[in-house]
Amino acid sequence: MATAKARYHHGNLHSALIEEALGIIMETGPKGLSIREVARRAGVSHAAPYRHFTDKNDLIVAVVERGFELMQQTMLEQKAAAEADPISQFAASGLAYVEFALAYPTYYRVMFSGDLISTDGHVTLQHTSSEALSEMAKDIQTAQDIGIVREGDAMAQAIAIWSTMHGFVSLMNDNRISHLVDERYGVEGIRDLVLAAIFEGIGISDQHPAPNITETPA
Amino acid sequence: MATAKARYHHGNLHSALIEEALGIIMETGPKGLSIREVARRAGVSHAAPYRHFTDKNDLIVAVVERGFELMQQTMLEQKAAAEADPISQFAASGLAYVEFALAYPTYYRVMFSGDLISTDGHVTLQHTSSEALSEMAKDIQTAQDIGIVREGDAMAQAIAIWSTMHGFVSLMNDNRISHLVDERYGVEGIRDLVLAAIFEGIGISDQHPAPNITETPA
DNA sequence: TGTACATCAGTGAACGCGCGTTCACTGATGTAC
DNA sequence: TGTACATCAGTGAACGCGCGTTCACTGATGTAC
Repeated sequence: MATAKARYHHGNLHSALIEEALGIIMETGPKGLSIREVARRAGVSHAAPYRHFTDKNDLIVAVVERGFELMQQTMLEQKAAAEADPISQFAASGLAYVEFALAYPTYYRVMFSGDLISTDGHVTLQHTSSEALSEMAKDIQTAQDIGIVREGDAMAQAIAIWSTMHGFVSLMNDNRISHLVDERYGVEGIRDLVLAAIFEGIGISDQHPAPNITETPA
Repeated sequence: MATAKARYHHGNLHSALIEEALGIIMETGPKGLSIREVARRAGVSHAAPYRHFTDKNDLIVAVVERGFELMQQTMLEQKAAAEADPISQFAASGLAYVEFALAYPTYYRVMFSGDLISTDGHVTLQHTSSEALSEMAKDIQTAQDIGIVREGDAMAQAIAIWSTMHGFVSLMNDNRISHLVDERYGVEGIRDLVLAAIFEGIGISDQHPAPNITETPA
């Protein structure tokens, strides 16, 4: 019985490489990511990855795509677990987004900052972002139609909300406001204040009780 | 008469190196930044920088500090040029911030993402961010006191506003929403929508006419 | 004003490093007959 | 069921590269006398 490592053919090297790359990013940060290190971790020669990815950039794009899948999945899960009203669902999605970004700081950074990826790889990813944004604008539009969100350009509101969430987690992950966490608010405290500000911004608090955003999902 | 290049002693190599590093970041991006390339551009041997900076990280910290100085300077200039009321001044500052970030995307990224800098270098920079944020919270508090901004935790409002600005420019610079610029809004259009959303968020639009934020500074 | 000397900014050769990528190869797998 | 063969995943040596950093040095500068 040959061990998995001893086998000449790995069996599932493609996804194993993505997985290892992900691990490197989360442990060492983006700088530590190299084809050779990925191969090393996968227990394979450093030329082997070239059977599955045309070059380094190709691998990174795969890793990032994987990241968006994971993120979208947890957002959908939390949305499904929330109460049925649109506001609660919206809050659940947003909370899941923020939680993901705070839980995997370096991964989130790689996904969003173009640092590692060449411009060519961006096309698919731009598409992903763009779709998520349209989705959000659609939800906002619906909420406006039934009168629970302030009237206005729904896409503009979506951009502002996304900006706030993205900015908040970026500043947190880059240690720009993390000192306030210890000194004044907790992580959940500061997070909820920002989410509350978002709701304030689209006028929900004027007519509705604030949604229960302090209930952290498991 | 010896040319500047031919002189054995450069005269002002310290700041010249910072300047060249800045140029590299803006042209080539952070990846292209190396001690050797900086020295090359300054017309000096690649060992010379070590007379002025202990190592690469030390140089980068200097570049980033320089960036914050430049940014703060333009913000203060625009603030001084604005009308005397607090709202206009606030808008002018915010606009200058956004303009700076959009004008120097890679520079802004280096300043804010910890990519290039080791954790040790962060201390001063954390301090800089922290001070700017307190300043902003103080302004907001003042505005609350005279009743032109919605009541609430001023620091929390400051964090939310900063998050929105930072998130917006980051998403713009990383091409996450730039497609909307062409398709739907212009750069100024989308920028002003976000700034308007910020004002909406702190309740200014309820009682005041929106400040004239569309007037781009020279 | 002139000279000896300390100081220190800049030189250039050298070090070791890890990287991305290529290439001729070898070993395993599966399929046609 | 057995065999020949095509396919292709993985190997390991080799390439050239630019990098950060060190080190003994050299040339310019300024200052004490």
